[in-house]
Amino acid sequence: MYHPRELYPSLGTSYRLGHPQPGADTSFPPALAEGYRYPDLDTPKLDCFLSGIEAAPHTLAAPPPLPLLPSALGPEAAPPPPEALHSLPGVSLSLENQELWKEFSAVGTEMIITKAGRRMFPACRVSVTGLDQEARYLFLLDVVPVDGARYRWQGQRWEPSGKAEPRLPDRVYIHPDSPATGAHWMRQPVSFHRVKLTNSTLDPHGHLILHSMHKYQPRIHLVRAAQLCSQHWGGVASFRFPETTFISVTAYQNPRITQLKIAANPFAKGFRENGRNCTVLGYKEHDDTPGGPCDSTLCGDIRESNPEQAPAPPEAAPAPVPPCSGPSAEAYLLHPAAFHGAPNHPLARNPSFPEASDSGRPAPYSAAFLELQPGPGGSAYQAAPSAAPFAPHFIQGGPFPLPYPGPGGYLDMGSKPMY
DNA sequence: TCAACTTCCACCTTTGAAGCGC
DNA sequence: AGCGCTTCAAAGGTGGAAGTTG
Repeated sequence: MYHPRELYPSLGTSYRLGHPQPGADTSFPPALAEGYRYPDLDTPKLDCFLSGIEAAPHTLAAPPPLPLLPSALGPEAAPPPPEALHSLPGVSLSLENQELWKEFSAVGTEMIITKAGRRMFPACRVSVTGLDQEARYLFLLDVVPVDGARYRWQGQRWEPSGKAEPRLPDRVYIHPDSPATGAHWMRQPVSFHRVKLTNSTLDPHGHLILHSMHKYQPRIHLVRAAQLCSQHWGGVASFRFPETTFISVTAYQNPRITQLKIAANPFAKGFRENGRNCTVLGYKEHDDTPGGPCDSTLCGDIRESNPEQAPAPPEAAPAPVPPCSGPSAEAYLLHPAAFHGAPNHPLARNPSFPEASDSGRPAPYSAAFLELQPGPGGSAYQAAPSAAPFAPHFIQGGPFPLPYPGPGGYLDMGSKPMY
């Protein structure tokens, strides 16, 4: 897992990525904001694993000041425009299922977190424009605390009820299509529906770890790079959308949220009126249904049953949908050993399988971390000395932070939990 | 005592394999 | 043999209920 902060070395420490400026959120006492200041937040984590990386071809512009985050969940929060940290000129991101998010946000979005990991609903689904058709990009998602408070449901609303728990290890979800060309990403919306949230601090699956009863916000990062370990990073863009703020819970507190989830999530159909235990209907099922095992942006996100909500197809005829099987970043992350010739592993790296290049066909099958080399004994995976930004940190503390990172591909940033 | 958490459950969707007919 | 369709089982996602924990 990588904290996106570490993706932007040239920004130094001047940019407090993902966290409000002091005083930005007035919904909780200053004392809470103070308590939220994590000691490692201003430490340039990149230094520990970015040595040797070449400067990005684009000079990263000084980031603009971050807009203020909404002060609280609920209808009173006037959402500022999506903020973006930009060093990718012309690139813009829009939240595809914004209306659904707004419905939840108006009530106060809650996300269930479990030990085994629970998907987000609604999921983040975005469409991107302005990418270089031929260049390759990585799509990343992480979830960051919005403020320094712990929250409590008071029957009618969420209210701060103390300081936030110490920050947990930062993890980032890598979209399994990464890296892929700009044409691939722009062909249709990019969905992060397979992201899972957990409250297990020892989670072995690589899910994003959150504290219960805390307020979080997803962020989406776009990185121009040929590979996850590319030494040439051509810029980054970071986005977040105010309406995607949510409070993590182990059980729904607000019954209106329960109703919305049941109404909008097809997996909860069993709880609807005609199901075993549903009390409310009236919500139209949204086209935010989770997809199947295929994580590609090219399948699983847009339901044919509701084509009206699918974005208009680009003028150019879309390329044939690539198969979702076969080698992929996800496959690598699930079975890294297979890509490194570890013995007795069912998956062997296919020599006919091309590595990602910086041009040509989108490569949902490109294997990430190809620079990682089997370590002593063949069980550990270490980075080649020249390899790239991720690798050295990635292996910190063991063969892999996650022996078999979970579906979709997560990276463990290994930020110090404060215990 | 109680809020928060965990576990289990029934119900649902999705997917892919198997079977069948043309 | 190849193709398309249907059926079915398995996997996995869902919120609710009840039990557990601190």
